[in-house]
Amino acid sequence: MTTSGITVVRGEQELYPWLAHAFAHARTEISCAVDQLFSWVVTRTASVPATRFPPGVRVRKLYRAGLLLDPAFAGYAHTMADLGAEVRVPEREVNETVLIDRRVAVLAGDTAHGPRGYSVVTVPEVVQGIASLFDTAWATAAPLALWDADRTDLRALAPRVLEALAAGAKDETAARTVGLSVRTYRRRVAELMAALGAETRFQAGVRARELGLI
Amino acid sequence: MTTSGITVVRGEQELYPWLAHAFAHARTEISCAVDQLFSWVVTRTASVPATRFPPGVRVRKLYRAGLLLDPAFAGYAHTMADLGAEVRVPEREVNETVLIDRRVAVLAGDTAHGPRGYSVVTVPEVVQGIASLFDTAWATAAPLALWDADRTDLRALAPRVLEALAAGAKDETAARTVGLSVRTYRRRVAELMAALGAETRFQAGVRARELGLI
DNA sequence: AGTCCGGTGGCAGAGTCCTGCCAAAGCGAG
DNA sequence: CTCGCTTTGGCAGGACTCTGCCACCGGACT
Repeated sequence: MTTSGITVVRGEQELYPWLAHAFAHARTEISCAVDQLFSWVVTRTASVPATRFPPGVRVRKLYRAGLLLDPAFAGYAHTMADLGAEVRVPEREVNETVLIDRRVAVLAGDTAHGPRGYSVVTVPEVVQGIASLFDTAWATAAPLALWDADRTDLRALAPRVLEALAAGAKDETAARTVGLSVRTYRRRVAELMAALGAETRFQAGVRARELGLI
Repeated sequence: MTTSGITVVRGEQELYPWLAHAFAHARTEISCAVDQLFSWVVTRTASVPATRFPPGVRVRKLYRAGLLLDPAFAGYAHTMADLGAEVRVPEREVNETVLIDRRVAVLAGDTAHGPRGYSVVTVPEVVQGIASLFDTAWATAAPLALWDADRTDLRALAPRVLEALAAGAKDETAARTVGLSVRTYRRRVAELMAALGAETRFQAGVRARELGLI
């Protein structure tokens, strides 16, 4: 791995140790956008510090809404908040991104072809551009506390609703098994779709699956 | 890895070299059930022999219908057939399975928690039971040639239909972009759902995603 | 020519899903 | 208890999806 320019890393084996080191030595800022459950699972060991983040370092986390429907991830998000991180939830989905001290940026590629590619960028202009994009996403995102204030019930029901949906059940029977009226069940589904940023149920299925909620 | 009993292997790194070796030394039979695009991508290097399978070895492949909607995979399936493998398509989805010489069975676990677990079984009774289950699945499955005889058009359209669905488009607009009438577009979606074994569009979304078609 | 046949597209009716509206029920504050 | 707020569930109407039916078209075969 070089120390300037752009380096592409394939797969996580190489990236994560390096990331852990970078996290540990950050001086002013760590900003992350997390988009998929998978990357969190892999990252957690590297990115959960034992103690609070040092006061000089601003830690910002952007967690895609759908992810917080996973109870375990929601717990993780709150742990991060407790440790001193600012956690926000963007409206739209965001590309997986890591920013450190406004000097290094890591962008994740798609997972379509083999191991995921990660571009590590140290070119100042590019990093600045990425940082600015991150900032706008950050600005329009809602603080965690605000976001999940009125979604506690949804989070409680989401797993069962998702299960029913994934089973291919009709609303009628699904509502009965979940123990809701059809009207309320559909309300939950609508909220779920909103949280997943989906406009059709097909899309919701795709999103739910790619977030690992099913 | 032991030579008898049941061994659980986590992740593919350890399994695939071993599998390749086992494939190369099979004496009478290699039977595989493939359920997910992912495992194929990882396996292909190990399991595509340069030449035809040796005549004494019966090679049976059970490929989940949805997988064949992926053009690359369909090509792979035909390559296998050309090399002398019997390829069939089951009605229902099957658990990822490998059987070698009726003496060793490999069963894949779920991918939910971290790296996928693979159980390598050499207990004769268990292997026999697994083999018998495989045989029934095999018996009810349709030969590849028969299956995709009348599905060539679907395979050609599937990517674009899936794309439209994933974009959250309504049938009206989706049909127009794909260049079909609404009626025919819905026919395609219905066929797609049948191929994916889905009863609702949500389910189809989940399946399509987990097969890596989106 | 005629006939058959697979695919297409329109139409209709049924089934399913979505959502605004409103009354009823729960629930905490005053 | 009463008020106000939130959630629930029923209802209705509309939007969307699904599918059977049938007419139409183009190609193959006799």
